[in-house]
Amino acid sequence: MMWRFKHLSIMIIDIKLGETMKKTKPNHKKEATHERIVLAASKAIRRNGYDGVSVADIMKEAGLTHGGFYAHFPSREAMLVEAASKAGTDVLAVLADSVSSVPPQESLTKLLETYLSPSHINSCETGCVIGALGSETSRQSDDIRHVITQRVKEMVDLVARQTDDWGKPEAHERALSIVATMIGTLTIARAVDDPKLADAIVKASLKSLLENK
Amino acid sequence: MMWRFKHLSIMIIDIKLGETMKKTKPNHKKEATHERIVLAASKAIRRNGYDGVSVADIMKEAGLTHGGFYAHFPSREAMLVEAASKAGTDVLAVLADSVSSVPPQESLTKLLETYLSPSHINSCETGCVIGALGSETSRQSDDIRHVITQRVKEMVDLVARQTDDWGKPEAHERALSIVATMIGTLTIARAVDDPKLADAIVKASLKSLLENK
DNA sequence: TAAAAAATATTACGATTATCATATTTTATA
DNA sequence: TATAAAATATGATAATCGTAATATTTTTTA
Repeated sequence: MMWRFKHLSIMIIDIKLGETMKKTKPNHKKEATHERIVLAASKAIRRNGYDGVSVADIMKEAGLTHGGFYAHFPSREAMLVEAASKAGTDVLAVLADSVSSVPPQESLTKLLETYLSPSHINSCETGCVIGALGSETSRQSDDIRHVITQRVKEMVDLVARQTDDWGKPEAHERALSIVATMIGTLTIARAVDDPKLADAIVKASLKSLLENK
Repeated sequence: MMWRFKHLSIMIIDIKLGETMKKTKPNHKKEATHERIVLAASKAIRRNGYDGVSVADIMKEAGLTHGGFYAHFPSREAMLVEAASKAGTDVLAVLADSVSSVPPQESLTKLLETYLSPSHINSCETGCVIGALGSETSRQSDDIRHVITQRVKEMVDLVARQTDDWGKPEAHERALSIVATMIGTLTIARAVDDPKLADAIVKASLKSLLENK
């Protein structure tokens, strides 16, 4: 019994080493395809919601047919987790990039104006994943909620770093409420059918956020 | 032109009176059933999303079988509009009621604490419809977006009425950003899987909202 | 209580979807 | 270039869902 377990264990190690080594040379195409699918999915879920896209839709958007999907992911659900995670990462990169182009004392203003710009409000599929999927996330799997939670924390940190008293506990607390206002404003501005109301909410939130330091 | 408008006005009154009178005698049961279905749907969509409930689910929740549905609504979509509208109305009534029980100078605090209470955060299906369905609403039909827009406006008015300078334009502007923060905070608090983070966001938003008058 | 009308239930259809087995094509190795 | 292996495509299955036609039950009227 013992011996058979040991033997099995050695076999598994062999297989794993074999796979790891192979990755350096070939497998190149499969990885690229995998990422293409995740990218397509990260846009699709922000445009249509977690429930609003079929496996076939996403594969078509990635230029593939639906059947090959399960060579890349164990399930639709596993792909959604990767897509949500990537969507969050990409948006944080855009925001971090925008603040890096201005002097430190203007960086919070720049960040808020970028986030609440008409361009961001109107481009759901490449925008903030929490703004696009916020209310749906509470009903998703533990895995999805977990990756979204990570991105929320990263976003709060990014905002805190742009405040005057960065490092103090107040900065973090302040950043939490700023992020809440940013996401709420984006969500409402997209939801309502009255452009004047949408505009008024954006302007009011921007003013309030910039007034209170 | 004038006359035709007056005439039209009278006709509408007539029709309304006729309907109102009929209500007292027959049609009683059907209307009650209709409302029971709408109530079930208003809870179901807040719990599972616009796309997360089938006609059969809702009918079962209302104690009926799915086939009779089309005797009450021309389509699933038409029912969603009624459900979203009712959900918004009901929540506004709860909030208006909560502020009516305290003296005017405490009413904004009371409203915010009610909205951001653990009890509201944990009871999605009876809570704020925009908090529950905010990000999904931008992808819904014009009719749904329109009723949600009405409710947003009503909520902004309700908040504005609790501020010190109610009546001045600043009050309305201030109310817009308060509502954005309220909804963003609720959305994030429900989405994340880390109770400490959820709690920290709620506390930070409450503090910020109450500090700035 | 019998007939008419209204409300609800049963059953079915066509469309969509996640998943998977198998076939074909493309790429890598010898 | 021929063969092995990897990547992708084709086609099928079972489940779910909105809708609707028809049947049954309940309520109202005479």
